[in-house]
Amino acid sequence: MRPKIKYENAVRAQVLLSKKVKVEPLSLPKESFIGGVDVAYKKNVGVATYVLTKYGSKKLENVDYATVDNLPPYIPGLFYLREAPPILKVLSRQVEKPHILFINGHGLAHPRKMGLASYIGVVLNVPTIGVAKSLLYGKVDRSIQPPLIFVDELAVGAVLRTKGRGEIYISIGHRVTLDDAIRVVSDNLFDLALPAPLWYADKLSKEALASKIS
DNA sequence: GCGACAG
DNA sequence: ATCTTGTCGC
Repeated sequence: MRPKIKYENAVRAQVLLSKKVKVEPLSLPKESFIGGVDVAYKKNVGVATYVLTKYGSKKLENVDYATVDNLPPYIPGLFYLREAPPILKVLSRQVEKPHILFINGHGLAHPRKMGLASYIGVVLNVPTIGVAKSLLYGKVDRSIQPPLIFVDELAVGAVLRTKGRGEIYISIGHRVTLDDAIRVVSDNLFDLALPAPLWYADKLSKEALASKIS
């Protein structure tokens, strides 16, 4: 049994970790690889899928999976308690870190500036960008193009248009600037509803879950 | 107290 | 996220 975590302690951990987030320019090699992770669930069992694509390509380069049992329930603002364990497990299996990692969820667009994307970035010291399908926290200024997400008077994210689902909400995770986040996501969106690595991770997670557990 | 609330 | 029929549109 996983020990029960008190809400207050989980929040305190976020406040402490949020001070470790770095917002700095991202430097990518000419040939760089982007990682994407997503988790599909069946009750409290989560299957995390990690995929790699080459920057600017929607070709699938590599895939790996990890399953974690006894996950705690989803609580808005504390998504990391449920989703980080399977993500950290599948990433721990990788020999090489990606140059940039896309995470399903928010980064700094969070009540404590510590969404799942920032959490994973800080814990693994890897550049991350949060990509979500809806807004959790922050104010959107739609008089700008693209619309920007503000938290505490600071622009931490943006709203990007996609083909399928309409809009996605991206935000700084760790070790990237907002301009980096907008550019890297845009360069890997193609005609998909999510940037390529996350589009694959989302699809493959559900397939893996369906074939493993039924 | 009331409403909002990533996946 | 997941559950889950019929229905609207290209």
